[in-house]
Amino acid sequence: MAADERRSQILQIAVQLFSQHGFRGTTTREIAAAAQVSEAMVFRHFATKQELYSAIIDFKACEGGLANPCELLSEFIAAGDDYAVFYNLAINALSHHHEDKDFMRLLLFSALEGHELAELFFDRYIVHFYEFLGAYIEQRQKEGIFRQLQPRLMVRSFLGMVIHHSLNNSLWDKDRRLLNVSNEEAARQFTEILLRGVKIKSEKEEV
Amino acid sequence: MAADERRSQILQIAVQLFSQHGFRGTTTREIAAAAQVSEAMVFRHFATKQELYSAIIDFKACEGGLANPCELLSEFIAAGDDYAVFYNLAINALSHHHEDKDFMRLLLFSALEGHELAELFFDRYIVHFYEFLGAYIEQRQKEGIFRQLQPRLMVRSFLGMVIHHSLNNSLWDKDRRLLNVSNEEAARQFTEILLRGVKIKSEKEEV
DNA sequence: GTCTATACTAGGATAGAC
DNA sequence: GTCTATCCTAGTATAGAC
Repeated sequence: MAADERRSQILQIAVQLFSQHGFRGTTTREIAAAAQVSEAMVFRHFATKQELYSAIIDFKACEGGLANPCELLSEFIAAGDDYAVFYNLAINALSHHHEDKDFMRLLLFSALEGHELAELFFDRYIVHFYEFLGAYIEQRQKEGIFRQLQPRLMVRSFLGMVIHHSLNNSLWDKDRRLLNVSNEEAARQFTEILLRGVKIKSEKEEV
Repeated sequence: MAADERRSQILQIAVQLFSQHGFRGTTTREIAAAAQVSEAMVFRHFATKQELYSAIIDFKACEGGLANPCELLSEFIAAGDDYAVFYNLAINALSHHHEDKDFMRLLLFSALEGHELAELFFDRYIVHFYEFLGAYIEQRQKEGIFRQLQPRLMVRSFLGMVIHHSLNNSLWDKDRRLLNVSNEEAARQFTEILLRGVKIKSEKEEV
């Protein structure tokens, strides 16, 4: 197998294992076995276990994609369609998390274990997104559509509903028994609650 | 030192370390060192590392308390004061999490690592609480106060705002820089958004 | 590129003296 | 109740042959 090919194969295996067991909980032996190569091979491509872990950052957070939600939303923002903005944000996050549970686990482990992946993600995505959506909310406040609550706290409220729901879903299998709803239903309800909660005019006629 | 005393001393140290580094990430050597005893002492009180970890369940989830929020809330529920119900739930959770970050980390690690602590917590607290608050919401729906959304999804929405906020606060130091609000302010805003979002009558006059 | 063999440290656990 | 010394396996990492 070509070097590049092998490298990325090992990387992908590593993503899975690290996301299952964390950094400390994953051994280079396991990684090698899962990739069906010798440990020596692993260390040929990545000098240390730590370096392998760091390589995941580039793989997952950069190339592998993590589509920027801002782009998705700007269309609806331009149209001034608040419902579409939040609904699509929610549905997008929920389905993305659902398809790629690995990444959420990886990120959580990395935040708990204090690795740089978490820091990087925070700086590069979270901060940026709060600024982006916060600016939109401020705009809507100036236009007299949204009430005068703290914009970033609104962002947090909404992301809280969405992400906490995803998190529960992926951390506990049982969660679907406690709360069996489709992503669409959840996204709809989260959006309704938020918009009714923050809009000045109640819009019973629209809903 | 008496056996019981030493046992609980080791236990407390262990809670701290496990919450910092997880099960795999914490060594019995470290625990012994932190407790200023030999490793042999640790294994005298707890046959295996796993047993020590399990003992934490009883210590934290049972004796150590984790006050049942249902009791706190029933007073406000009886009074029919929706605002007080949700505000106090939020402020209580936020301050509790703030004081005992260890437990949240412990729980998260344990959910990620698949230990029984997480299962137990889910069965004993989460399910129970969803039933409790869900029943209250259904009651308010029958009384014509709350709109007909799925009760448990309302519980999730609110807990999502609160817990996600706590989580961000304890996972990232930087989070306070992104969103610098007091617990009171956060609790107030979360409650306002939820209640405006789910109540049938808008209550601009009350707020 | 890939393996086998191996070095060496860390980590869980125990024996036995005091 | 507590320690020191020790066992043994698991884990990271490397050397060197093919």
